[in-house]
Amino acid sequence: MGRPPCCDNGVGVKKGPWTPEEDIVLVSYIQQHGPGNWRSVPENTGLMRCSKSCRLRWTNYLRPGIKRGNFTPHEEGIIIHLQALLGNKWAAIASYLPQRTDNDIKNYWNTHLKKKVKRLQQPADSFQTAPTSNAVTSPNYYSPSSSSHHSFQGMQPMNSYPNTTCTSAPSNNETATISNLFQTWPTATANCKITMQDFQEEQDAAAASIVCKDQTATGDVSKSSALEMMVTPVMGASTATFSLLEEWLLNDMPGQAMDGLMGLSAGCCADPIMF
DNA sequence: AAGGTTGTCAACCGCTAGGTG
DNA sequence: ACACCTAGCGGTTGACAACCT
Repeated sequence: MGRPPCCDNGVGVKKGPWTPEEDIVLVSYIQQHGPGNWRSVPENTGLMRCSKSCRLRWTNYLRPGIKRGNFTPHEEGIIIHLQALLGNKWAAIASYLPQRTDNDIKNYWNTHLKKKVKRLQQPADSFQTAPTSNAVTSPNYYSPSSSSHHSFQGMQPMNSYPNTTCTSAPSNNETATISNLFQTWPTATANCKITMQDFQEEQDAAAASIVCKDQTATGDVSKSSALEMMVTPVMGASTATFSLLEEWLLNDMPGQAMDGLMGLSAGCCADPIMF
């Protein structure tokens, strides 16, 4: 037998919007015990919520350091660019915007950016026959260089950010109360998920070998393929691989950075441990 | 002013990988 | 080795607000 069943399908489990009281109970508990072991949260707090709901509420709303409200052009640029590179890997994208949650980014993409990108691509599509499945390869792809080049300055993965702080003003008394509860909270970063690393780890050696095969077969590598190479899973390699990604994103001359990537990818095929 | 439409976003649902007993 | 659970992810839904007619 495995573990005892969780509360997820239990009777009397409350659903729907969280009340300020529930938020305070949850925050108080996590402040004392730290995030994690979500199963014990409803049991120990008396919250009539399932553990999953508690975790979600924490990660998407109550976690310290979360920035709410309008996205800056800087953040928009990062999201658009990374979405084109990574696809709908919201957690991976969120790792580059430590103050934003994956849910927030996903919502913002679906409600704002998707249309925005579509609009920007539309005029070109009318006379372009190139496939649009990989927007990066399209010369008409929304480019940070044309709208907000330096919006990418300073972009780096979350785990290299300094401690995050809550920059948004409390929207109401509840938020202020919860913020006060966290005045002694050590660091926000320590409690964030290192999802980019997770994403890297997801890409196993098989994926890398497929990409390398593609490369040798076609002699050409798209940016998305290059990204797959970059995310070859070698623990401790994330710094090197994503420094290149960042350089690539930061530069308006992808070809130059790509040269470096090509070199690395060749190395990765020959000996993945190299990077 | 009232009703309808559209936009926003918090929360839920379903699935998967990895962990545990 | 197996069955089951947890944590995490991406997609979807539904309530509410803002806007339009």
